[in-house]
This record gives sequence, structure tokens and C-alpha cells, in this order.
Amino acid sequence: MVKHSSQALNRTFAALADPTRRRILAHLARGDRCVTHLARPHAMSLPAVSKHLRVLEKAGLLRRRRYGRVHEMRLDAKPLREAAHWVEEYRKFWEGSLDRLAAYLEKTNKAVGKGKGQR
Amino acid sequence: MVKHSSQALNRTFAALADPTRRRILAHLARGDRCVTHLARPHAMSLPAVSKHLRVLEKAGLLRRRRYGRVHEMRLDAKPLREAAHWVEEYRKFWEGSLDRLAAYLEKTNKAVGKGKGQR
DNA sequence: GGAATGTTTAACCATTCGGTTAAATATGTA
DNA sequence: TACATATTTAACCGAATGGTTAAACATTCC
Repeated sequence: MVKHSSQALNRTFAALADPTRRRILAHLARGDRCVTHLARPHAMSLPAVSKHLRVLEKAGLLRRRRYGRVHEMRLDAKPLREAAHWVEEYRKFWEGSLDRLAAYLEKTNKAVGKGKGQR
Repeated sequence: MVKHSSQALNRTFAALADPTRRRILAHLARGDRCVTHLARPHAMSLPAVSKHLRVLEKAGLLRRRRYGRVHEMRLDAKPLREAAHWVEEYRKFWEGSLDRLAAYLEKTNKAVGKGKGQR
């Protein structure tokens, strides 16, 4: 298995666990946006959105540039790369139990079908 | 963009945001394991691990079968499929800004280079 | 029956999270 | 200068998280 930086994954997955933040990322995928613009479609106060943006920024998922009083946010999807890699390692497990069994056998190198093999 | 079930993604990403839970999933990728076995390498109490397992179970990432007093956990990676799909939609954004610009143009259908285009 | 094993539940605790409102800060404009 | 706009910070709140210990439950073993 590949080595992953735990802290970064923690922040990335935690940032993605909130639907408001996922929606913000989706908006940013259409182009850079300022705070007010990003806040508009969300039924919450501006400080709440500001906090979400800070979470995304800490996770490295967006970068901020100041144009006068306007903060323009730009999507930075690089952290998603690592997250995708992590998830990909489990692809064989959702693509069918046959591969899962194969991996199981490869690792344990034991006979199966005895019923109490692993226990 | 594809439609995703928000609740499931919330649970999946939240479950993945904890390093203990990711380690548990990694262990389960090697084969089905009982609670005590999964708890051993983690420097925390059994109830703590039990809680993590419940979080993973609620997220649908593992299934539980009872053999007498032993609860055997089996990885179920299907929820990761949806998560992977969600993340994949941002692949073009980490694979280079050229594609990013292309997507931007495609969506906005506006000229760029004026400097203040989106603001 | 009684003891040991595997696991969960209950009660508790500190911290974090996601939201609020009010005030402060920074910038632009008349 | 004064006012309006964009955003953050501060203080607060209730709920969720991640951990603990002690007790309960379920099963197996002697």
C-alpha cells in the first residue's frame, strides 16, 4: 500500500464531509468567486460561509487572493489527488468480491472453506 | 455534473476523516477481522474502537456478522465508489490549469484576458 | 453453576463543529 | 469626511466527536 500523509487526508476528508463545502467547491469549479458570491445560494450568514472557506483553505482546497476589499477564491484540487489515490486502493473491493477473495488469499496464503479459518 | 446523494457522501467522507478508521479499513482490506483483533494495534480502549466500527458501519463501509460472541467485520467498499466519483469530477483541476481554463471557458462562454472578466 | 472472553451500553468529559449576532477592520466612493 | 460595501473576528450556543471508565450482556468453557 502507498504511504499517505495522515494529517492532510484528515483535513481533506473532513472538509469534504460537509455539503455546504462541497457545493462551494462545485461553484469554484466554474470559476473564481468572491465570498459574497459564494455565500449567496447558501441559506446562512456570511460569517458561517467565511468559516467554511477557512476550512477549505486550511485543507489546501482553495487559495485566496485579495483585490482590495474583495477576496477572490480559486479552487485548488491538488489535495483531492491524494484523497483519490487513497480511495482508489479500495477499488478492487467494490468492483467485485472475486478480486477481494484473491487479495485475501494472496495475503493469508491459507486454505479457505474450513469455516473457521481466520477466527 | 453527476447527482450525488448528499447524506451518503457526508457519512462516507466523515468516516474517512479519522486516521484510526482509515487504519481499520486498511486492516479489513487484508481480510475479515473481529473487534478485538482490529483494536489491538490501536492505543485506545475497546469501547473507543467499538464506536469507530459503528461509524464505519453506519457509513456502510463495513458489515458485521456474529459468530457467537465474536463480531466479524467485513469491508464493504461500495460507498467509496460514490466518493471516488465525486472526487473524480475535480481531476481535471489538479491535472493542470490548461484543462481548468478550458472548462472555465466552456461554462462561461466569455472572452478572457480583459483582466476583470469575472469580477 | 460459575468463571473467562468478546463486545456493547451508559455516563461522563473536553474539544470541535456549524451556526448565530454584533462589532471591528479594510477598502471604495460621494 | 462620511457612508457604503466586503469580509473577518469575537463571543456565544447547542450538538456532535472522540475519548475515558464502569457496568451490563452474550457466549463459551470447566
